[in-house]
Amino acid sequence: METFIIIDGNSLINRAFYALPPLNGKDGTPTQAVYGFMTMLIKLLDYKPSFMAVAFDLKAPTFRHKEYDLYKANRKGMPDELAVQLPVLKALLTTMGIAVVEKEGFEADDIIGTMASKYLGPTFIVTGDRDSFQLIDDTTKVLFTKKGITEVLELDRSSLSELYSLTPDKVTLYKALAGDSSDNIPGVSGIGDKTATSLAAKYASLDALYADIDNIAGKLKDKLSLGKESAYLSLRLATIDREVDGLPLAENCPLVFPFGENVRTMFDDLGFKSLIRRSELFSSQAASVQLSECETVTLAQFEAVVAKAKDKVALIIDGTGVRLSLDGEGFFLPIKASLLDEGADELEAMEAIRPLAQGEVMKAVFDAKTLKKRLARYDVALNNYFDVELSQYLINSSVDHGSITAVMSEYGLSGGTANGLMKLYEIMLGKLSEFSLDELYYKTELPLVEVLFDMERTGFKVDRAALEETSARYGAQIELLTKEIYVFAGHSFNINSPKQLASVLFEEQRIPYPKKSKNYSTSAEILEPLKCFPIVDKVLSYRFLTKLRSTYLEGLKPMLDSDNVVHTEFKQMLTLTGRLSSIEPNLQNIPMRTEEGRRLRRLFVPREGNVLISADYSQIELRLMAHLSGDEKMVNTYRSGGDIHASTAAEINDVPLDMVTPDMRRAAKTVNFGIIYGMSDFGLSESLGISPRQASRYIDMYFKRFSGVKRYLDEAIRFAKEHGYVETIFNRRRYIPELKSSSYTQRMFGERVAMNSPLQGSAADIIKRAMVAVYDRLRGKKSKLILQIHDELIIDAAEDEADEVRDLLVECMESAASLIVPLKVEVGMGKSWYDCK
DNA sequence: TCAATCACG
DNA sequence: ACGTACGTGATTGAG
Repeated sequence: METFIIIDGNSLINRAFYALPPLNGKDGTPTQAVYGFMTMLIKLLDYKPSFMAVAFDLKAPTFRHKEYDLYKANRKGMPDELAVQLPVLKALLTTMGIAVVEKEGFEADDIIGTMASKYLGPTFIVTGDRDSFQLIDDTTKVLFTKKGITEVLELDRSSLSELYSLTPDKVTLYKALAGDSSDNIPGVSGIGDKTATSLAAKYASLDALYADIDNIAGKLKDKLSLGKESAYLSLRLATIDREVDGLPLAENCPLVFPFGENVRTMFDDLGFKSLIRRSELFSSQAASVQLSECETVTLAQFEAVVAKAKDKVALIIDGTGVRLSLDGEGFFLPIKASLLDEGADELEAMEAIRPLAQGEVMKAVFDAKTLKKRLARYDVALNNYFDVELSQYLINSSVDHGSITAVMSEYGLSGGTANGLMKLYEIMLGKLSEFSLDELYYKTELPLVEVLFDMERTGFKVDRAALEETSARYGAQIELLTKEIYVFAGHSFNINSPKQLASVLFEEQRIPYPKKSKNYSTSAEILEPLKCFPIVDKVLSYRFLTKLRSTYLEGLKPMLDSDNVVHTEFKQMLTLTGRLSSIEPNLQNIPMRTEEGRRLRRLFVPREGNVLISADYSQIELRLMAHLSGDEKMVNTYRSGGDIHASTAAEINDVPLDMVTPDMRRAAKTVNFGIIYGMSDFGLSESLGISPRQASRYIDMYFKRFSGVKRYLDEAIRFAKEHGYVETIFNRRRYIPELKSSSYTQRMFGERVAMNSPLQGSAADIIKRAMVAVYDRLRGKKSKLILQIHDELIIDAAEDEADEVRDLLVECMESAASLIVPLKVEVGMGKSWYDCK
């Protein structure tokens, strides 16, 4: 007989929603409930159903007002994140060809009751609602969802009586008496599970029970008499209607499986990667990559394969060996880890690769910079490559691109390494042009791989002796401070522990905590105003010195190579905005803002006979704001070489330019930062130390005077809300799913991101273009680009090239983009980084 | 592993 | 009524 499965849609989507952590689809809408529902549904396919339907509640609205319905829905406990997923689920089911059944005025239960009763073959009801137990009969079973979404309990007559001591026809009687708080069925007050079960066993119906009421003993009789009305109400509520008119027959709800290509597409949009990977679910085989065809080869065979490569290959080298995809075929050359292993020696393998790596054949690779480093150990270069990971980062910086498998699943593919990588390469070519990212990729990001590789390899020279000396000096000072702090405290403790420090300062020493009693913070922001307490002053000095010593002196020491050079690693595919990041060590946060800290830059020196040249963009993000917004005042200021902070001060204080005081200019500078960050009155008030009210007045005045800026920022948010992303002047995208969040805080964050990312990202695009240009111009010279700090480039320049290199550096940076305002670069040279001012 | 803190643009 | 400026990384203590 053919099996029919009918699902309680509301019950299941609820379960799924609460069982899973939040997930989001491509456009940011929450999807975890739909995902959980699908996982469940796919599990049900094990029952090999011929017919399937999903029933939903559709109650008649009590009031006409929409607000009231929403209020009701919320009170019922359906959060917005879940509510928005209901239509998504229904649309998906429809696409899958699964019947969605609903009828105004009826609950899913009634639809299920009717359809299950009418279908005479084997039937499974899937729900988390116990009411459904009354529908169990010889052909109908309930699949009761337990905790989570994966476990179901299969209930038929016998297991129902075993577990609940009930027969299906007594379920309503039981509920009439015991009630069900989760379903708002009151039952009879004072009667619980035990009593209800025994009464349900004894009586055929509620009528029979009340007919026999006089034969029931004392207290129970009173309870039953008192609760009679409630019992009958409960009975009505618990009884499922099996006579709903106008519903489809199960036979008219055939399940078509496997699913079609359009279902795969919908899964893709919803971000259901793990489901897309399950190729057995889909009828089309087109998207699965043949990867079984990977032949393990000997060194000699591998060399023969390499010799055949003409047009393009995909190349992967990892710890286990070398993988190659060529003309749809996969080859694997194992590299032996020990002398006993099978396979080639690593050196031999690299030699075998050399002609391919250095030759004209296009190599699709994954993370080219890492591969270049690996090859470089054997003095093998890599030319003519396409970095699949890098292209995926440009297409969407916020999804996982850390492995070939991760990227493959992003495109609904599963399977093999080298052949899979080749497939991805072809996909990426299309995607780059689809997103207009060809120029950014081919002219900037891809060439930058080589630039960064060279910068990392070159490194930054450190004055080791001075480092040791400074560290020792700091050590002595720290020791002294530690002792003094212990004396003030009256005992020793771990000053580095915020917890211990807070207890010493705010409890033992009774230093008044300046904020409304929350968790104690010992941040500089809090401690700074308390410097009049000597112990606090000492603690601040201690913090400052230990920070510098442990991070920039002791932390740096073990990273020096035998020539006292540090080789930072630049992460090119990490940030959401397009900036680089620098790690191990981070050379992008060497102290600058305080003179004491800045002196550490004396430790960073040029190589023998060289000089350092540093050039930084002046206010590049504000200039980009002028460019992108076209704001008349801003553009004029930059075109005429004016002082933007002073002119901002004049505007927001409504005074002539020559009446602007240094304080006014300082405040205006902060306001300008605020503009770049997507300011809030709160944020501005915090950083200016004024009231949010006053800050809000500044902001209003700013937007009044710089109305072009206001217009632009509003438009950025509008665009982001419409398209789900923002982009830079070179089309780099950042998706902003936070804009669709149900959380106000998250949405506001999304808006700030929409305002900030085009600025920060465009600045990143521009300096990257400058780096590629500079690297190009330095070819054949001794001078080397060694560091980028977001808006600054540092070159370790040969003395005899210094002036020429300085000029070309400035020229490359200033011409890296043509904006409607000039790009200005400030440059300095010196015998240490500190001296480049 | 996470939070707190603080270094940079 | 609530939580709030953008993007990063390293060190430390505590679970």
